[in-house]
Amino acid sequence: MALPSTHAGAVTESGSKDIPYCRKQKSLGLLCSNFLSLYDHDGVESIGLDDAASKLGVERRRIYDIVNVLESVGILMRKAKNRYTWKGFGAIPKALEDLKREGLRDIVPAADTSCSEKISDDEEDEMCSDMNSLSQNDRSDSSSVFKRDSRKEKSLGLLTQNFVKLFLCTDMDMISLDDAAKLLLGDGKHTSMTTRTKVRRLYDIANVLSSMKFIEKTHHPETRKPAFRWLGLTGKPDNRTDDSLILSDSKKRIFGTDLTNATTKRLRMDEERFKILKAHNQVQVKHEKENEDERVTAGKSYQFGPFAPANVPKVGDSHDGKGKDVDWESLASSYRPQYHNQALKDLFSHFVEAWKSWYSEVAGKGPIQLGS
DNA sequence: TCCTCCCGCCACACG
DNA sequence: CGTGTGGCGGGAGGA
Repeated sequence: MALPSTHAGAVTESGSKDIPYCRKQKSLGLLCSNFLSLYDHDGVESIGLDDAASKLGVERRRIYDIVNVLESVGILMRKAKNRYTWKGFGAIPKALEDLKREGLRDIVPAADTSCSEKISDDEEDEMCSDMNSLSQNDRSDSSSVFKRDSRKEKSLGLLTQNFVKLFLCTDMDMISLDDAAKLLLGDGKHTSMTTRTKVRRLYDIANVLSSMKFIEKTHHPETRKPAFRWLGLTGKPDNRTDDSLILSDSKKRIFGTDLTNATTKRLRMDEERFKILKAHNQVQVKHEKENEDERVTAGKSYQFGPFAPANVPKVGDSHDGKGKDVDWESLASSYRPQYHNQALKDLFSHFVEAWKSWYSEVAGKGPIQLGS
């Protein structure tokens, strides 16, 4: 035991002695970016964890972290031991839609029918019930009252999904990790330690999601407290002014000033409201008509936002559709070259490609193969 | 100092 | 019992 094992740097090969140690270079976010750029290519459909670990020069443990959150967002799918299937960015819209539907259903008991009885489900989070089949289903747990799935209900993947659901199903558009942790911890039966641990995990998740531009770090107005804002995908196409999922003009969303009604509306989510929300330990469900979109129309109702760099061409190459309501302007304004890292720069051009192919497919409104 | 969050020990889940 | 997974939290880097 003991054995300090001064694993100080001493990386190994690449006989470069410089770069003693830089924490930034080891971040999950960067690793995620590298992972994505490494595997998002034609022909890639199977990913081996060992392969990824060695290629990315990290320990396997870290790969698990990345893979788990990527899977929870639909980009990957576990196929077998040591093996994942690459689903690609095109799978994201569907995955998020499912999450949103799931979240709304889970949080809001019986819509707004009668029965105002709030069904505070026994334990807490216990969704993830893939009613949409998918493959083999677990042994149905009829007596799911005490779902002691132990391990799984604390997984990074589930945490990621719940975290994302907070953005998709709530009318909060800015959440601090601390609040998210408390919210996701379910009923107030948590010590400061459990919260700390949860927050640590959320940091990990946030880093990965940030690297994919699903969320962005900001500061809560007034409080100055760091928080994250969702800017992943836009929501329903025909939604009235209100829609916290839309990222249009999100960049210029500043507090203190009386902007438009829409903006003000979003900001009403103040501490007071949040306090109440926490007090009831019940998330305010986003008040949208919830038209129950039965049709899949997966990608159609979503569009990638922040992935594109400022000067990206109109995607559809020569296609140049006319009815596309892509908010390129906001995308352009939301993009900012904050990366001084060559790898990330590379990654961006890479994203654009993947994105373009995906989008053209959706825009073409042609045969969108979904599911398998 | 406080905020971030990487590292890797070691428990748990199979086969 | 060996191997693949991946919770978990100490404690070091960063602002």
